[in-house]
Amino acid sequence: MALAGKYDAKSVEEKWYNYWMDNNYFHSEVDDREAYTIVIPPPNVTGVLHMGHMLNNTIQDVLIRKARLKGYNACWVPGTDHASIATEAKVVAKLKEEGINKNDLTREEFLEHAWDWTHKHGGIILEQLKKLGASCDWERTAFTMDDNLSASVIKVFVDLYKKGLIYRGYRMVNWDPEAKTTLSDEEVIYEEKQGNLYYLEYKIEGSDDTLTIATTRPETIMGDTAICINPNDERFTHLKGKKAIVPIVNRVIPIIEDEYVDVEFGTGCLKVTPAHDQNDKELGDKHNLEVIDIFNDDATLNSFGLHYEGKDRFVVRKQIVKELESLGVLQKIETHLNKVGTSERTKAVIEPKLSDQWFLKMEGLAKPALDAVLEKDVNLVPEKFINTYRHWMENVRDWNISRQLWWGHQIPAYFYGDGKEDFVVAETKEEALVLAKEKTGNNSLIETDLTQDPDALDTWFSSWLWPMSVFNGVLEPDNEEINYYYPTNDLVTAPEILFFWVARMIIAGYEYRKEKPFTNVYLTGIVRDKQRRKMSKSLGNSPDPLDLIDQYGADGIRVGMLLSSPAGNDLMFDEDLCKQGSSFVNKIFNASRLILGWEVDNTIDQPESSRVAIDWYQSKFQKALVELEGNYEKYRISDALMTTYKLIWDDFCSWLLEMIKPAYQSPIDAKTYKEVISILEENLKILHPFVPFISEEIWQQIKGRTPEEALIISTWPKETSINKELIKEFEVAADVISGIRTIRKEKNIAFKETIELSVLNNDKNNTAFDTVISKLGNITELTYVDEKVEGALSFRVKSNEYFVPISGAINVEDEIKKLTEELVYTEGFLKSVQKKLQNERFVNNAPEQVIAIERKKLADAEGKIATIKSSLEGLRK
RNA sequence: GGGCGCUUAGCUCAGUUGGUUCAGAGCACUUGGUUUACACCCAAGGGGUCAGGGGUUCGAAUCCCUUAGCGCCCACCA
Repeated sequence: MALAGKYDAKSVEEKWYNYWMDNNYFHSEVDDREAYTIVIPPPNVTGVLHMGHMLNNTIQDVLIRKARLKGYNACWVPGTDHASIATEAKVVAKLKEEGINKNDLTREEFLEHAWDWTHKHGGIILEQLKKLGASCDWERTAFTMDDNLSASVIKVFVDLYKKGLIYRGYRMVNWDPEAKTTLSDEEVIYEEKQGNLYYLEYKIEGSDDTLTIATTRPETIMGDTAICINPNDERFTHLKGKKAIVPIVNRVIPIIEDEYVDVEFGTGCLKVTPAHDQNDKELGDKHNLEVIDIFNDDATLNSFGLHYEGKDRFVVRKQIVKELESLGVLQKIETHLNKVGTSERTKAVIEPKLSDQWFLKMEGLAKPALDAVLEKDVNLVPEKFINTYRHWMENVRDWNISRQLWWGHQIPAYFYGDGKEDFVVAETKEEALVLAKEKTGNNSLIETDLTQDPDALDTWFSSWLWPMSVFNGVLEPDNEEINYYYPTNDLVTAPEILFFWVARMIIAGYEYRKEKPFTNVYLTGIVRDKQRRKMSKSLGNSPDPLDLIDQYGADGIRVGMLLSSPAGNDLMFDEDLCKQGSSFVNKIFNASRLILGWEVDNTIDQPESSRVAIDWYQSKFQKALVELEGNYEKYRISDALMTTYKLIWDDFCSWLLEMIKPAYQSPIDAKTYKEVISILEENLKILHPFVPFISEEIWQQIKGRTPEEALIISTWPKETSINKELIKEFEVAADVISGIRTIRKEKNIAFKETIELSVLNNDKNNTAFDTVISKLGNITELTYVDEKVEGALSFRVKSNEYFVPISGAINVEDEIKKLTEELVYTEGFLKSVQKKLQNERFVNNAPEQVIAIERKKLADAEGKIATIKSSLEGLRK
């Protein structure tokens, strides 16, 4: 059957995706086969597809399709993440547009809006993934706030609390004054910013002395509770035991001594504000200092800010500098580069803040997760991330898991009083009541006496359970599915969330299943534009993936993304690569169109050239297959694609098809046809993971197939023997054909014009491809001769010499010039080989093999020089 | 400040234990081609002191030292 003239990616892709869905090929059930499982890194439920997802999911789909063809029970679990802070921020913003303030809503009302939003925008991203060809088991689509997954989170929280690993702590946390919530360290981005260093004069109590401190945050003097000097700093010996007076507030504060103070920096005097700086907090704890928090939750000043009360911290900074100046205590201002932490989500400048939060003790939990990676039980690809991972795990700090948000899993802690310890932790309110009665001995407590902690859990506290919870492995640890699919095989994700997510999944895996969650972690790079800028919505440098699919087809984009994405390296995205991808698809289509358009004639025999060509290609295919396997094993997906790309484009299209192609409008013999169809089918199998749509399309065009015979569920090519000799011989033949083409080009001999070729065969080998040479060189007669052919153009391949007699005079001068150049080069080469072989130390030290090679080079070069010289003599006669 | 990594053709990158195939691939480029599958094509070409310097070795892109540039992670001296 002949194919239509133009490949229409859009309709083909839609057709086959529907077909695959209708036939349920993506769905996996527990069976006797070995499982191959991937859980998707769940995108934000209300997110839209960006280039990072495209890369990520293309790789996952390649792996899962390959596994499916390899006969595994392939299961790719899709789903979405509730993304607590990101989603809540979006909902708050949307409500604001409608004139609704979150603070005016009850928790229940707000959550209703959030769920509305989720239902409206949720899952869009999953629909987009379908366009890319993602073969996820959609029946298993999970959401981190599904009942089972939520229950898993609560169960784990209660369990960890019972184990004593979760505790409540009054700690310095990263406070986002915009979202009014705490952030984990990982959600804070530090950026270098040009700031100022203000030198302020403090009076010494009971004297006219002053001391000068340097600070970047003059507004925090309201919270100063000490001045700290280094006890070894002789400049300040006279201040020991004295007290200082804070300007404006006129509070008397002690001068303490601690070696923490850097003598070199600023003035060597440090003001201590325990409420607003981590280091100051530590100093405060050590020296028993008072803690004065001067900020409200939105980072405006509270009553400790005196006349600045209610004003924003940055406004106050400007104003207080003026006031200090007018008081004459501002000595000078220096510019100073320092790093400012900002919220990943809201971009607000983070305020260190002391507050009551829930923490998870990490040290003990991290140990098995660290060992798993170090012992390669879990493989990070590329390995360079092992160091990063180890460094983090060895210095892991307790995880602040509470967030002052509503969207998410509410912390299952119930307060029955105002005391710090007046709470119990339980999965339900009923259980909590029982516990509370036990704890207090007060049997008259009723449910309404209990107030659940309003905070929600950090998003990652649910996603760290993902590989288990999607198979319900937390609630029912011994269910059939979790036992079958877990541990999963490969995880494909971005290195940015190695700690947020990957490390924590490994931790959870060992804690709850005594087993890793996955064997391999493939870390992709960041997708950047040509100028190496990260692709982001805010920069507007990210193309819309769906537009790209429209333009180049999903197959084309997949190839484009994979062409340049070695693991762990950033991907410099360039639309030209997608163009290359769609060209490749077009090439596959046209080659298939050629084959399927041939008319078959049972009565003609297979030409020798076709026989040898097919033999050769089969070996070439096998060689590529072995290479491919190696590439996949090392997760070198780009290389795997390139191996396939070159095999199909160069070997299959440019060589094989040209070699077996019948003359125009002539039929092809049945044997060759049958063999080339079979070859095409094998090609489609290895192409399928990269270009699933076009490959299925051609596969189905070859002949009618039942649903059981679809390409997507066929079997990966079997490995057979490789005829290396044949491959080598072909390389020589290809050189000969090249030589002929060069002569044709130089002498302007059109391909249609036949020529003769005489061969002076010195080693009597390499004759297998003579018929091929004749065909591709359009040679009427290929003859072997015993001596040079006079008056013919010549070229050399290995030690053989080839002659093409041409009508008309040969330009003797040109020939001499060409031969002379070749001679000079070869003699130079010979000399270098001789030199090497004359070097005794080389001959004595190098392995025999290496020396043998050099000897062979020497002999070849000498032979070649001889033929060139005799040719030159002939020409000069 | 501490740690890790990178620097190979115009671009994006391979180069496994030093020695066949080591200076490669794809794209881009140049030149030719209305050869009837494909101009999203075919064919033939050009192009790199392997960041600089030094060393080890018979032999270095590959090992060691050093300089410069870049990137990432961690800690955050007010």
